[in-house]
Amino acid sequence: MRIDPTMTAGMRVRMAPSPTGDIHIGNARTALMNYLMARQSGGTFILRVEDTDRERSDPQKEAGIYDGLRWLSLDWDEGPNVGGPYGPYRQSERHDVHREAIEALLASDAAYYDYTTAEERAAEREAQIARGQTPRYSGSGRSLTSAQIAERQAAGVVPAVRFTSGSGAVGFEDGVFGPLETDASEIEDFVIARGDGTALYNMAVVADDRSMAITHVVRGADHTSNTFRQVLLYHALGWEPPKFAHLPLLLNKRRQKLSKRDGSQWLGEYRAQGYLPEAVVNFMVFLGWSPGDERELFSLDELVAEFSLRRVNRADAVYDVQRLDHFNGVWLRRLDMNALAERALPFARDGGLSIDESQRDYFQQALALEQERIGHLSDVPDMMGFFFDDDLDPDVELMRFKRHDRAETAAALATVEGLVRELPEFTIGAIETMLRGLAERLGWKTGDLFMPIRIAVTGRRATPPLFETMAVLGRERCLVRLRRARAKLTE
RNA sequence: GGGGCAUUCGUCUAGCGGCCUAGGACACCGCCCUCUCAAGGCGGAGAUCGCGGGUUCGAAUCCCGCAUGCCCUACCA
Repeated sequence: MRIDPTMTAGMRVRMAPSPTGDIHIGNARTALMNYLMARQSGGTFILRVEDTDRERSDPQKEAGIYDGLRWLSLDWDEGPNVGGPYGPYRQSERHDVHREAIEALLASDAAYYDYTTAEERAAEREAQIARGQTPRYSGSGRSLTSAQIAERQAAGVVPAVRFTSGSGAVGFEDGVFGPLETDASEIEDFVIARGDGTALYNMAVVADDRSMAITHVVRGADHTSNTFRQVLLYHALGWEPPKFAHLPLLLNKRRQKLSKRDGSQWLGEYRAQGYLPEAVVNFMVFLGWSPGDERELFSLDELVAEFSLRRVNRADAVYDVQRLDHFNGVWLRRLDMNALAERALPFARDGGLSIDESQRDYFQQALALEQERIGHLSDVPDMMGFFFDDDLDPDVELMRFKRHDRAETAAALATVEGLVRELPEFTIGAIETMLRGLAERLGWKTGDLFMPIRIAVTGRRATPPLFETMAVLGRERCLVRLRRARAKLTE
């Protein structure tokens, strides 16, 4: 039976990232789906920082995780920074919980101290390979005599603790993949505690999920094999395992697990590149899930209502940035002007546009013209620069002079300048009437007249519609720019 | 090597025995709209449903084998 979220009120789910300073897109997608399940069941979304690998962990870096989650609006109910009844929420602070489980396993003989040395294990491994066998820990540490053990203790060997995996069917019902099973004899006796007494991943996760009363473990499919080990641990401890569900992995275009070489994959980078969290959420959820009909646009709230593990795909998904770009464009166009301005302003300023409060309204009018053209918020400074550049120095060669030469063009611009100066009302409609009228009097195709004006006034060939753009720029800016362009043409 | 899982247009996916001469979306191409660029509309191309066997009146859908890919196989997580 698959997990049916609607039937399981109050589920406790968790996201358990390593504190790497930022969230990987794959983890973000896992977090999203956990969040959706918690919210739709009226349950609890827990954040537990898995920092037991001291080499790679840095408590300072937790902030990056919080930032990323907050950016996506994935608020958590319990975690290192907000506390909760099942703390602590940092794995490194849960040593006692881990230790208790390890001792229980040792006491019941389900686990044993392994006094073999790394050299011995390496030698055993090589011997197996030499014999053409598959290298695998044989459990040799289990059969050491007490004399041998005493000798090693004297020699200063610190033992790890290994779990006796035994044999027999081990399995679980996966919320996405259905029933999964293997034989415990396929699993070697794995280490659950280091020589220094600290727990390793599989042990820590089991002890933590249990003690935090996690009801549903939803994580990446790279953990399905680990789940067998964990189920073994639950059984040996006499605990009922939680429900498990594994999500298909995210692959790059070469069908490999996403890595640093594949470009942006950290949430912070998406944010910096001007992606909207709404778009990232919408994109991520479709990596593995679909509603079953042809709808494609979903907000977080809509997903809370619609998402179901039952509709999650089993095949790994190849990440395609073009699709993300598409969603970004759609969500950018859906934003109302105030919201868009709020999001775009920081990018505009970071990109060098000096926009003070008095220009806020002007910025918003200009932005309205650009809205349907923005692909990423980071494009804003470049595409809107001409609105704020009072020393705009257009490259008149962009005018190209296909049908009318430089002199003719200069003359036309002079006429435009005069008309602009005398126009009673500098409005879109008035500008259009004026310019279309001029094109007709001149006998020019509208495009042939409008493009030089566009270049003069904006410095670029691709802009929002000319009349609107001129109206927003205002009469004075247009006059100055028209004059400057004409001067450049005649110099 | 062993174990686990997967395999529908380039990509994300719909499909859960007949509605499929396989649907949608992105990307691509063309046309329309048009002052440029977009957006939008319309249309096109693109999948013998990994391959081979079965089961069945009928299979993308069920079964078996093979191939390929991915994950696990650390005193990493």
